[in-house]
Amino acid sequence: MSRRGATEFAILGLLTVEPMSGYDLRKHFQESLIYFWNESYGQIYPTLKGLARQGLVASIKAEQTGKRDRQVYSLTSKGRERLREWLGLPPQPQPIRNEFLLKIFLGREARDGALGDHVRRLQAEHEKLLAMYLIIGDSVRREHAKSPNLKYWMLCLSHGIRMRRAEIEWCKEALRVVEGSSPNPEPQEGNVRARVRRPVARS
Amino acid sequence: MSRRGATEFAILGLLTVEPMSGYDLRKHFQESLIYFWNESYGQIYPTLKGLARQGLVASIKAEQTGKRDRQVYSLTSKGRERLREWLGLPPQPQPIRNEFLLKIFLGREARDGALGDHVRRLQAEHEKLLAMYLIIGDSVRREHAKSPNLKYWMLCLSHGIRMRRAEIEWCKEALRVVEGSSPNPEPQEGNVRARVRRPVARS
DNA sequence: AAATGCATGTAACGCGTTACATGATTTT
DNA sequence: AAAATCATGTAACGCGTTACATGCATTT
Repeated sequence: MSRRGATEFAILGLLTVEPMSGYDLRKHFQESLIYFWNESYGQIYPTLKGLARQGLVASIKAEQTGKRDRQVYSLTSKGRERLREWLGLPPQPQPIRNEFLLKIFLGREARDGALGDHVRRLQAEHEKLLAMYLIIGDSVRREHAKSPNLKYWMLCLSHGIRMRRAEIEWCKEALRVVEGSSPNPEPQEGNVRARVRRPVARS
Repeated sequence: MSRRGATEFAILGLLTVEPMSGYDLRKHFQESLIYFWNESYGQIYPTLKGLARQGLVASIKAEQTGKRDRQVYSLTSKGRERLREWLGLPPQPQPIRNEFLLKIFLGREARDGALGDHVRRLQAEHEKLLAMYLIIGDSVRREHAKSPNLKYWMLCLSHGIRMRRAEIEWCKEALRVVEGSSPNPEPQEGNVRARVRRPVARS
């Protein structure tokens, strides 16, 4: 068993929703899971073959009138069982690498204004995502109102929303700090300290 | 230029603080940057050689009485210039992969109680980290009170603190949802909706 | 005497992305 | 006629971790 074979479980997992082709899987990753997961074709197609060889998924050659044939895969009961086992294991913490924070950490070496630009760009990005999540939330709630998946999917969205909001608040703080009156001065007037020790939000 | 050669810049960056050996670099990553960056020996040593070959760092064979010789590397002005250029480029968004959220997303397939265990474990983890960051914050503020790096380093910590707090709040929400009275029921009584649409915190 | 820490490195492996190859069908 | 979309796949490459190899010095 490979130490981080999460790819195969991501695929098995998506196939619990409905039988799909590799192409469909890719779309689902890009359109729905992109906030916390993604897979490329280079991963998906070989992995599907491997899963089929192990009997965890079954492939059906779906012949379509006119169009090229699709290879549609569906989860087998063995596959579902395998997935269930994996879901019971404590999630592995993902390796953390944040290029943005690395640049902040080294901010002292940056040219004047560079950090501010980065922060503003990041904040705009997070605000765009936040707006998107809220809209997606509404449509998911409507379209899957009766789905037993709903509460879990909404939890994922809620996570995204909370993270975006926290990031936006941090961006505001960061802007105050990197564009503060002082170009590279003594520590701010209690600013940083207060920020760090008090509860984060209150809108 | 490689598309994500952030490793070399992480190393150049740490060498702005002071000249270091590969061994020292590793320790710094593990002890200070671990929240947002890490490198293994397998990356550090070869990269250092590469950087030296390009004239971006200079190696000094520090002969020590008794102990084995250390290869200490220091940043050259060319290296500092290269770093500065990189700091000016917009940070690349890191590929997002969150095994935890993947399991939540597929929660419907999980055995009863599994998700709750995961969430509680995660919350405890985040609470431990939060406490740690607060302590580290105090000591950094004291020990580097006059360093021009202080404000940038505190910003990184502040980011960590905000993320930990947001994660903890989300964990509380998640526990309510996954351990709600209903085993796999109709959507909760407005619970999820309210959560998602209101401001996140109020402690 | 054994274990731990300092210190430097290499080799093998796995995961994942990117780019490439192919080709049909549908839309503009 | 060209461009976009559907659809499946492979090959090359890069990044990063893990495990291994070595050896001295210090602590237990």
